[in-house]
Amino acid sequence: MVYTVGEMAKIIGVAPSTLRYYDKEGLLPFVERSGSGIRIFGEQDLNTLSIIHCLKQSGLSIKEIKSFIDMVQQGDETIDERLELFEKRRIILEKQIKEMQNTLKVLDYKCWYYQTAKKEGSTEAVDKMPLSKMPKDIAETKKNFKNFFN
Amino acid sequence: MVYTVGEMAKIIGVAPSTLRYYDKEGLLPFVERSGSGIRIFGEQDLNTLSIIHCLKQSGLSIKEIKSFIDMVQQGDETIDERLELFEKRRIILEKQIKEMQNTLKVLDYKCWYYQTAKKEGSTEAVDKMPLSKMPKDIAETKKNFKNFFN
DNA sequence: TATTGACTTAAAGCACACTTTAAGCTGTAT
DNA sequence: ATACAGCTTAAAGTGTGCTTTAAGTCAATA
Repeated sequence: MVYTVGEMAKIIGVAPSTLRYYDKEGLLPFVERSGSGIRIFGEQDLNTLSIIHCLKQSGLSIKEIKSFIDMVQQGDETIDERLELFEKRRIILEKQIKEMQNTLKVLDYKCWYYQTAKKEGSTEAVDKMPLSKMPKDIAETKKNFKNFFN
Repeated sequence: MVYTVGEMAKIIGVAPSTLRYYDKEGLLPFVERSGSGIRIFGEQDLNTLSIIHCLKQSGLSIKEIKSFIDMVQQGDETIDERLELFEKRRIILEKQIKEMQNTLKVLDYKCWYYQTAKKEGSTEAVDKMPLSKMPKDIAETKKNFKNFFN
């Protein structure tokens, strides 16, 4: 099964212009062309594109992804460099996940706050509520993030 | 304890120009001014700034944060709207965290891949390795993401 | 064969989140 | 009093990641 740029774009849920842009930036050296110059994506390109997605997801810029692809094409002499790249990324991503989990706790608090404000009819009522009357984990979050807008 | 823009910027780890930009965009209506027009940040502004950080972290744009701050200033009539905002964000953030955890697994795989390639001296050796010789969770990831660059 | 919709490119445009610049003011230290 | 670091503003500039435009080509259908 082969696909044109528009078909592939639809499959992976991006705009065709995005794939053309990636190609222009050197991210798709594996994409073949028909005699008349039309891009031809194969089945296995789906996997490759999902790795590109993954690298983007993990915080790499287009340029960094390009340099990774260049390294792959240079072969085994770049193994150390690639290892270093991924180890650094892993650490960064782990930190980001932890930060987002913290953020999620704050959002949980906010949701509870406004649900309660809705029931009570005002934010003031919630502001006056003693910690002892709040759910345990909500009270925990509030202790860390107090005094902000609402 | 009060701080100037430069001091506060240093404390929270951003450039002073960033705080001025936020102020210009209406994100800091709480910041006071000295008689001569110099911004004066108070101790409690630290909390407020950390919530702004949190909202950014959770994916809100500057404009969305601004509109939230406007809602807060409008008072209790916007409780429902604010609740809806946070509930939507919560769902989006949860999905993002899950996606990042998946990405982390792929990075774990990548790290293992290049550590092994380094030991073996080539990526080829790793590519030829049967799933049965890989750590269990690595093999699991490989099954989902196969055939990509390396 | 003509039309139509999707393909091609280079180049310009856009949105976002800052950052930098320029010109001027403030406040402390010597 | 003067120097100087840090504050102020409006406005212009930057980098990233696309998207849009314009002008043209390709390929399948009526």
